[in-house]
Amino acid sequence: MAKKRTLHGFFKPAEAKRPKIEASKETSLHPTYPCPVPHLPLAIIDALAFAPATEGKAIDDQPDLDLLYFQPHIPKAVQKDLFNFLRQELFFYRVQYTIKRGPVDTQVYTPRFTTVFGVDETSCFGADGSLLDSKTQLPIPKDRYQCKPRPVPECLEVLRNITEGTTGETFNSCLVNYYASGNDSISYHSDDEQFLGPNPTIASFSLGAKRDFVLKHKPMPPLMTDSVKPEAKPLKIQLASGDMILMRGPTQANWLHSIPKRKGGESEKGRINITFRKVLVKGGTENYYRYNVGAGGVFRWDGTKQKMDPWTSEISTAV
DNA sequence: GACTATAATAGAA
DNA sequence: ATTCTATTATAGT
Repeated sequence: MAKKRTLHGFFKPAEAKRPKIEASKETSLHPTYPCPVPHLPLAIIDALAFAPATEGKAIDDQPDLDLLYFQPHIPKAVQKDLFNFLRQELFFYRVQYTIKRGPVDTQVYTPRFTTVFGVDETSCFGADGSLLDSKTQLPIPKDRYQCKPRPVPECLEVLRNITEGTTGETFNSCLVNYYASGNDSISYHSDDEQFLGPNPTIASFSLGAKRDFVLKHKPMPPLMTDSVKPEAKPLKIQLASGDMILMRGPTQANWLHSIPKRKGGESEKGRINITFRKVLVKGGTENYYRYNVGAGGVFRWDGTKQKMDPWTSEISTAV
């Protein structure tokens, strides 16, 4: 029955209801996944055909800096649905490890949720999901990896293909971070590992809450005089849902970046970050799986509690 | 502008 | 690629 229009309701424009997203019955499955990952709903795939939503804008007006900023890249119409889908359907880890702080070993609880997919250029996944040597296309030696590389699930594969299209680059690796609140962060670092090669291109998507992304030049050698030294000012970019920032060229070799802890406002809500990279050698695969999957338990989003919760397969299979 | 509370930043371990 | 502490910046009154 049609809803009665009150006088007030007549003048107020009808609420633009977002059509309900029809879940796909298809899933990505793999022995290394703790659970199946549903395929991206068709409505989301259709809307993603309009990506990039804007042209990338170059940010290269500082020494050794080469960014391309899509503000946004993901069309507005699907930002929320894509965020909700990925938070709901992906599985995450809260990796623990130890570092030496001065003389003492301290236990670190990575201040964000992480997960990783993909494998370096030396290997690839066959049609049956098994690992093959990239050159020979034959099964890899059993001892090539200590970790268990996971194929990129279809839902992220869609994004990867779009990203390759808009950047002209190729990627074989996908890292996903979930910052549950302003208390989650990543401190200053560069993605300058050897296993990415000398001038790696990294595509980084933001979904959900706005967070500050800050960059600063690495300390310069005190050789040149101030008069010759080009100045590099710290840079702060407020990343919003759907934004994509492409970092390329000399950026990683010369700049540090971080997502600092923040209080109040939107930072208290969840944010997903998805990065695509090209990992060249086996060592990179081992590194990423160690620091983004680790050995601990699985976390999944609990829509009722509105938080990430420890998860075991019994939870979903319990009668 | 001063005073206070809270947030952001920088340095050390 | 973290956390603690000290210092500095910012916002509110």
